[in-house]
Amino acid sequence: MRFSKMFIPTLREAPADAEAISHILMLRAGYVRQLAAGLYIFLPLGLRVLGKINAVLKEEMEAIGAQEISMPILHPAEIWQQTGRWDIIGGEMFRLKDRTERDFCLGMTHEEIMTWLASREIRSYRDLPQVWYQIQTKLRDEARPKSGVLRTREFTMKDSYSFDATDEGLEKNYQLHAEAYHRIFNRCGLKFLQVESDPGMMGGGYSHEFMAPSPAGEDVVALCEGCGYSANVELALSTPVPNAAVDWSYEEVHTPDKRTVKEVSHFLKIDPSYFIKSILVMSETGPVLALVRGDQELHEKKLSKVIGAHRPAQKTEVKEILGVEAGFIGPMGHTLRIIADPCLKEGLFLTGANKQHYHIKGVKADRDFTAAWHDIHNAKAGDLCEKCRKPLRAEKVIEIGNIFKLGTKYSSALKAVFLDENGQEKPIIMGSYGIGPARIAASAIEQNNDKDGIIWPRSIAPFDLELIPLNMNDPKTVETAEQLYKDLKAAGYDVLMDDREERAGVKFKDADLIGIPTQIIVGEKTLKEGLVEIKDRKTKETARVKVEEVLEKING
RNA sequence: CGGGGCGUAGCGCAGUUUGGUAGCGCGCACGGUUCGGGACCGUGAAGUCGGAGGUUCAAAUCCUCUCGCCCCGACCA
Repeated sequence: MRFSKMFIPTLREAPADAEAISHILMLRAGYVRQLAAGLYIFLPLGLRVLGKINAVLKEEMEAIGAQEISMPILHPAEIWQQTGRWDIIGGEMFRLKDRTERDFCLGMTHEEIMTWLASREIRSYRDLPQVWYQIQTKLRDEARPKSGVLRTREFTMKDSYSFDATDEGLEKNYQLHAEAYHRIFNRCGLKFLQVESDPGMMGGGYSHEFMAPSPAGEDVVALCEGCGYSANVELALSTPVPNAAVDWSYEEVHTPDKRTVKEVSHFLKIDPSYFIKSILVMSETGPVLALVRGDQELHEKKLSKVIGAHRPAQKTEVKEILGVEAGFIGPMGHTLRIIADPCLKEGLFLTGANKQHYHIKGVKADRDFTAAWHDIHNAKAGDLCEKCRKPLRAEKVIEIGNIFKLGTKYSSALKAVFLDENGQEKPIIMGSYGIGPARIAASAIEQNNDKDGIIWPRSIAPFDLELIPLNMNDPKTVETAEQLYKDLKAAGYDVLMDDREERAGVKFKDADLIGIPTQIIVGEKTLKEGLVEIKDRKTKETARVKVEEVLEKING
């Protein structure tokens, strides 16, 4: 491809409303343009990158026996109503009516439609297993689109679905996908982690996420260097570092107007890790008191798993229910439901006295209060691994893929059943598996860039080589570049030749910004010695080679 | 949905406090000189100041409403 013929609108300055590095660089290097919040146009370079990624996805999916199909993105409401998600999912689903007022939605994922197809076509265990996939547009009315192409309202996803007769079959397809995902992300040049995750709305019981470490990430994972345990902090188990034992007797302490852990801690000169933080929340079945250690934070999602949907109590509710102002609450002497974090089980603590302006020192679990014990604190760096007791590390990550064991949630709802060897009717056992190509591209940029621009991993770069004739007015330069262009293309390389009538500096700057991994520089002076330069975008190392040896050098 | 910020030429911004002829840099067009890390000189085109309403002799500037975009949080197949 000739640069002069390709639409590559590079920008000298970054648009003001871009923050994430990948977002800034994709805009500056002419890969994407924004249409509206969460809606992006992929320009020629950007589309080439997606094409490369999709090619890897297809190869690896075919390699595990998945078959490509294509599903509509406009879905009749009935199917979503049958699985219940029409009502469960809120504003995130785009809904519309056709001219006869029939309800439709735009597909945010395709479990329903895939299962519908299976329900119509699969009859016997002999038809199983099946693995179907597509690379298809999804639409979600995101509450907050952000970070360029990392969180958008319209995006493509490689989604595959496995259909099995047995749990063993599902396990096999799940593992095959996990392995394929490892190959895919490795081939795309990403650093990534596989972590345990929360299945959330997908239902089913078991899932993993694939995460690319990056400061632009929205998720946080907890990692153990010791045993390799890794999980999304939404469900990561951890033990806060135990504090040294103290020898307190049960006594009331006067703490005038000291309400927060910080205030009381400062006032009494006692570390927050000796505090019990009591948080009143309102669940659907009534008020619940949640207890975490003073230096820990309550994790709403973990608590939800125990008590269901809930919200923090208002100040007036605290007063009404506990008879004391927030800030002086303690777990002693209440009859309401108490959920406590296990790190409070051992040792003596300080907590509110249920009396204005007083706290109590020397509170002991099971003696002074009773509670149901559940891990409800937010796992954080420095906590100890639940499995091996080594300190955990926390890392910000971009979710680039996920795999779910769905079980029979969708097949049961949509009556996707088969007859087994004994003529018994059974629901198909399903799994679903997603990867976001645009997130792979953005993650690759997040992980591979420098002050000059993008440094693409070879496998997903828009071109293999950028050929840069510096002076288009020098006939020898042009002649040499044209010959190299022909030869390299004939050898199977994707080559971008910067044939523009631009100064050398402009071409260098644009080449670095665009980030094609290898540059071949044809300069007037070096050419007089029969040489051109081959420059590595990442290391900036330059090798001078004879013109006739370029192909050999590139191949090597 | 809550909190914060920002909408002025294609991009980056100044001008708004204190109302009085709409500016700068980059980019773009043309001419010339340059030509290995975003050249220089000259000339020029380009803006409903996000939109609507109001106050005023006069509004980018003050008031009201509204739309959009970004960030933090909530939410998130």
